[in-house]
Amino acid sequence: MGRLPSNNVKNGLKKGPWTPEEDRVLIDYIQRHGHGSWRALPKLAGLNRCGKSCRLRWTNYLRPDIKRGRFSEEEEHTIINLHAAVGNKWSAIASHLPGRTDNEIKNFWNTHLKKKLLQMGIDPVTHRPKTDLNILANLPQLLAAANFSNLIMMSNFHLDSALMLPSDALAKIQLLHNMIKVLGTSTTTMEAMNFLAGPSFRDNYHLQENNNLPFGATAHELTQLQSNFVNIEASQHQSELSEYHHQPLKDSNNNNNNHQFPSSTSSAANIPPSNRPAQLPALLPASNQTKNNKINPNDISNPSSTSTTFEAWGDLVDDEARDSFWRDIIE
DNA sequence: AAAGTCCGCAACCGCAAATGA
DNA sequence: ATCATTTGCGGTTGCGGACTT
Repeated sequence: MGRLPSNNVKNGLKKGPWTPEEDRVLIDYIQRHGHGSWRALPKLAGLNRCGKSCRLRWTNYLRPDIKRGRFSEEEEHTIINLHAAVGNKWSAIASHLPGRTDNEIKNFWNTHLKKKLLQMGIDPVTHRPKTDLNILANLPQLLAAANFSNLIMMSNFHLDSALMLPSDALAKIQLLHNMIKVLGTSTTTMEAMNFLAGPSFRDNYHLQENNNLPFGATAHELTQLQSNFVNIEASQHQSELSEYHHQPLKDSNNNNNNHQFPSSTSSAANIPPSNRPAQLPALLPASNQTKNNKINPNDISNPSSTSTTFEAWGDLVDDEARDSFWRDIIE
């Protein structure tokens, strides 16, 4: 199984890595004559390869419209959403990413995205939160942390940038949030706020003004978060009402949503809110997880912050109806 | 510096679907 | 309608470079 050693020759046909010369011959031939029958091509072009090998080399590597280089965040989001909707249909996914091949997407999924989702506590197969029973041992502390992460989520901050979170703490909170969802713990935002405002949380962490919280936040920041929360929630409420009445939100940045589906974007506005795809979360590139920058807690204008990592993922995994949206796009 | 390990990617294989005779 | 051939797809593997010990 798999690729045979380079320069292997079977039935007189060469296998293994292509040489620049072979590439040149293949490109020349296709540019002149088109590929026609792949089976006949190698003989006509003078290549000692099977047709299948030529087709693969052309479609995955030599085609002039192939986009090389790293996947953008938009592309990542698209892949994840489409994968959630259709599974390992790499060619279907590739058809929505111009210049990307199914093979490239498959590789990218297997080497990057799968791991990324796992790190976030999301099952890459089902796209649902994974449960890790080991974590239940520390449930009390975790619940406290959950309240804290909930607060941040509801406060429209990017978790990774709102506070100086060490990457492992962030990963734990992410996992925790997913777990809370699975367990069905219904901690409302206000409950979280009350919890944070109450003595138990602060006592629990021996919190003094300006002492660091376990997550790197200070009591002062916490207080700020609390005071901002009411305004934020009020503005959210207003946004929801606005959306309910199908009025475009004033925030022009809302258009800056990172998904591009030529066939569907034009009609997206006509899709009822409940059937729209979840706004995609930032996937917290590892390089960003340890970033030392804090954002201004008063700044809620950042469009991407309208849906935080967990909230968006939660929406994404909770609402199966949304899968149909992506499926529709593909089909 | 050398050896061992890890990781990403190109390319292979087998099977299924599509197409043509 | 059936069979043979071709094409396309998804899963898997080996190579080689990067990284670690």
